[in-house]
Amino acid sequence: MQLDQLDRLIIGVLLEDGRATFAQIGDRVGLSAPAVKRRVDRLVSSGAIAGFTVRVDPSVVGWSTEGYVEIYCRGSTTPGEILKAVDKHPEVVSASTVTGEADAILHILASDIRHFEQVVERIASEPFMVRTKSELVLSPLVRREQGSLPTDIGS
Amino acid sequence: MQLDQLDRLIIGVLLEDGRATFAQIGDRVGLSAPAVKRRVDRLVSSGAIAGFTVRVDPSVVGWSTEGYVEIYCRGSTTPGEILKAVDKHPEVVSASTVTGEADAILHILASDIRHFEQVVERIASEPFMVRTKSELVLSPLVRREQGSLPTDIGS
DNA sequence: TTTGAAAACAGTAAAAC
DNA sequence: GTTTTACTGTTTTCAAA
Repeated sequence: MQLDQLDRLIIGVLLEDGRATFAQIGDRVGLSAPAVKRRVDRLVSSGAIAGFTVRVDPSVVGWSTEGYVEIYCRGSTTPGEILKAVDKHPEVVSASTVTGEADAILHILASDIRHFEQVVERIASEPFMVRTKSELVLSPLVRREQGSLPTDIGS
Repeated sequence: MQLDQLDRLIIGVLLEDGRATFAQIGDRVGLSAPAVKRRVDRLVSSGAIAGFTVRVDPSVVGWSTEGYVEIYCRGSTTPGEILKAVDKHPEVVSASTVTGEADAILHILASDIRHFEQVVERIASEPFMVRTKSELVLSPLVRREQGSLPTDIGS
């Protein structure tokens, strides 16, 4: 889907406050509430907006252990196989294939170190896995997970 | 702040749908709308809920280049110094000090490779920096950034 | 303390243009 | 795209568990 400037402005406002009313958004982007609603509905149904959530500090809610795991796979492994293997674990909050030595990097949230180890072991036991390299998070410094838009439209 | 089971259930619903009405949340957790509102207000003012946002695919909105950057610092570098250096870049969506060889790992969103390189170079030019190691994302496989709660309460 | 019910208020959604 | 209007959700008050 193609976004115009107004769509980008609306998304910018919603990134800051996902519960902003259509009238509040309209005030900031120069549109009436119904016009904003129609655009938001269109952005949601087209998939440009995947959904709405709440921002919660993982540790507050019980995810007190966090880490990044680089995975190294057999040469023949496809991204689809990696996806299938990691997607079944809710503890894997993100996974991407990457350039460099590793084939993919996973971001994992667990309730404690034992839990973290269990998840990594279950992933490491996949047939295509060669080895894993874990880096446990000591202290989270920045956690924005997308706070703004390129060129800072929308702030 | 201490969360009870109802707070956790409410957060679980809001993680799935950050724009759920108080009545909808109430139906799922067994509370009236005003009771839910009071709890959500308390969770927000206590900071347990940091805010509400929209889930957007970064590439849809113009962040088409993504990568992880491991940074290696002088032995005397504090987490505070790293935070100060990376927090000024809106492209850094997360940063954490980690175990292992690297001192910290950054997650960066940029509009293109040139932009990505500029951000890494600006960070690499900090006085305490020894070296950086970048891994560019090829394909994002999983992007949940926190979809559930430990023990899967709230689903 | 925290909850539920009711009422006043504000926002949403579907018409109209 | 805006305006209007009926409807739904929010927010406050107050009484009760």
